[in-house]
Amino acid sequence: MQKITIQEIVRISIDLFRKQGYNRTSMNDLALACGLQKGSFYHYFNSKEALMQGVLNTLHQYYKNKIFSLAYNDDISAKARMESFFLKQEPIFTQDLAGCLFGNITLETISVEVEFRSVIQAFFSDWIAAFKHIFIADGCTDEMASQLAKQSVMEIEGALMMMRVFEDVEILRQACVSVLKKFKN
Amino acid sequence: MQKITIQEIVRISIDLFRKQGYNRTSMNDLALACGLQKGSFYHYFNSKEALMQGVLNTLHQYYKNKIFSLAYNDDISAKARMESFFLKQEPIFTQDLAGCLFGNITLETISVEVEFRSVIQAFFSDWIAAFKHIFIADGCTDEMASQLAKQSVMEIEGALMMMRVFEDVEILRQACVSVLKKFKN
Amino acid sequence: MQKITIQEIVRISIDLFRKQGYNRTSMNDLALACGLQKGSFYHYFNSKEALMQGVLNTLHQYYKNKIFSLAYNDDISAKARMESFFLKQEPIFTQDLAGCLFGNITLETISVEVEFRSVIQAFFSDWIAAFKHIFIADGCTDEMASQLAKQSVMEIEGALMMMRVFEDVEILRQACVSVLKKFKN
Amino acid sequence: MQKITIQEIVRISIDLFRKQGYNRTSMNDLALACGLQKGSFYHYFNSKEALMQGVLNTLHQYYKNKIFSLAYNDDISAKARMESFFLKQEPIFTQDLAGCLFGNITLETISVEVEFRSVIQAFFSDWIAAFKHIFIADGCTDEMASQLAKQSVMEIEGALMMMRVFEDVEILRQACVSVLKKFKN
DNA sequence: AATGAATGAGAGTTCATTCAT
DNA sequence: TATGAATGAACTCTCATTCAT
Repeated sequence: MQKITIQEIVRISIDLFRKQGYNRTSMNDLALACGLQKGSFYHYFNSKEALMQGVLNTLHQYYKNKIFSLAYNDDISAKARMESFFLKQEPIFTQDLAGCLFGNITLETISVEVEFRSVIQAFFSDWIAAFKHIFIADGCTDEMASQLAKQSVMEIEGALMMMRVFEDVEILRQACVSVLKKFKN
Repeated sequence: MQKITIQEIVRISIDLFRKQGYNRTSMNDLALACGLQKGSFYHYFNSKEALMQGVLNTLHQYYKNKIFSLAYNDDISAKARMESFFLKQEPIFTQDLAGCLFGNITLETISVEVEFRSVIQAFFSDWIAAFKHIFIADGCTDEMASQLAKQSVMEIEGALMMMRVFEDVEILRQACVSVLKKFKN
Repeated sequence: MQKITIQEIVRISIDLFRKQGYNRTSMNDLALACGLQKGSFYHYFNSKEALMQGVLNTLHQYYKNKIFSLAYNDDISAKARMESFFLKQEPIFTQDLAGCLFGNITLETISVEVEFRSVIQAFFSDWIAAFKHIFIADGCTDEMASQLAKQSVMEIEGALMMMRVFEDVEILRQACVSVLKKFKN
Repeated sequence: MQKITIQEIVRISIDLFRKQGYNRTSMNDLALACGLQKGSFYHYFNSKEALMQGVLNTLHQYYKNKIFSLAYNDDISAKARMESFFLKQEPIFTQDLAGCLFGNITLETISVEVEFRSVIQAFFSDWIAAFKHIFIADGCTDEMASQLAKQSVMEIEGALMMMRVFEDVEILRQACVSVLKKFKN
């Protein structure tokens, strides 16, 4: 009798929040997109904030397990890891030209919806840590790797913004190329 | 009997929209911050969208006149121009740790509030053009300058995001340093 | 497989309704307090109104059998009967400082939830009748006994209200003392 | 352009809350009874709780100024004062057979809506103090007057309950008569 | 008998906007 | 121009109830 699973709800919510933002997306929007009535939606998440927390946590876990983890595959070269990383990441970020949910939600909410800050920080810390690990594998010093990792994340997030502004996925791809140029080997 | 000028309203609205985002900021918030009643506010702007258009246009003009223009001061070196650019920009972006209104509004609204897209594109195009002009002055080819300009804007916008995530203005400063390293002279 | 008996549900419901009132107490509150899910609750009572009817009837019967009946124990003196009455009544009314369910529900619902009126009337009629019987046993005329009985019930209900207002069970006790002073013997 | 005054809103709210109780009366009910839309109602009171606070405070003041004050008119006899008190009070309490708002709201909310407790306590304290003053004027000791005052309030509140249960205003009148019998002169 | 999912109505509240004064 | 009142839609969320499993 269950019309939908929690996982599907989360996936649909990711899509909507990513495209429309947190405040523009109403519980009704979300419910209808899930084929549910507004009221039924509260069976799964008992507040909009709780839903968003669920969404952010789920997405964070997904990145850790499926994407950031690629950085720690010491079987292949540093650069190859970064390439596999980008390969995995690209379709997610370019879909609907909606970019990165974490990035979007950060700029929309971080000064005002304090509840999400810790997940957001954790997400970006893990992302930077993953990149740092790759750069160390490429032979960088700890200090240097740290800096390059942060720079790379920023370039990608900046590129995602420009990608959305100019509706051109090529911008993201070039940013990835640019990051790959930072490698020695 | 006029309590406030349009310019002041715009300035106050910039602050609020930058911190709280477009959808979280209500007309009431804005009116009160301007010392007006909700009703009076509509004498100055007859819709929220119109206000936002005004805000974005005004800010765009301000940047063109006061900041992007620094790029075209051919009296000083390319690098010095970039430094003066950053000097002017920093206090604006770091205030309240709220970053760049255009960046914030982009990630919040661009997929859904189409009306703002053209100003946003114009703003970023002009920014990139200004940077490109500087890099050409530094001796880059047109192609190279174009690429470096885009990269620099992206790095700065990415840095602003990280600055807000980790509540650390140093992140922005380092990004500026990093951009300055791109100069040959 | 039955998790709970109807009697237990009724007892728990009495507690909740007495403390929180009819409208503030949701079916969910009741179900959870009974260790059931909302859905399961409807196996025992198929509407909130039906539950309340059950609760009021059960409580009415309980009073008739266990408390009002004390008035008809012609083996002991009138005053002694009244004392035994109060002794039985006090712990019920003072528990959680929540007073008398019938009194509470009366003032909350009687003008608007007509369905409960007849049980409420029956309850108070029986209470007054019991007191009247005691006062007749004390030697009062029928008329006089009637009046004293009504007065006594009113004083007690009034005292329960003040007890709740000032959070002081002593108020109820004094009202009982005051009623006992009405006895000749 | 104003459709209604705050005073009228309060008066209408008193009526509705008294008859239907706090939780059964929706903001929509109240707005419509005032000839307003739900949304417009928030122009006058910005929450249901705030409205209720306003209602209770206004009513408390009204009683202090118009009714309790009668107790302090030392020009006439104590008993005459009590009679004038009852005369003023009766039409209020018997209207719609809805009794005393403070009494009703007490039994419905006091264990659960803590916000109203202090006004409720103040109201009943003032009422008792007024009665006490009358009984002292009748020649009672302080102690005795105190007790009689409390008893009288309880009897009246108890009588109001029975009045509503049996839909008979005569019950209130008899309670008043009974209170008047407590006077020596 | 128990459950968890679904529902639709309605709760309290906020919002952008309009308009008479 | 300024205001305060009014509006209706939309928002988040709760509720009593139903029903397939």
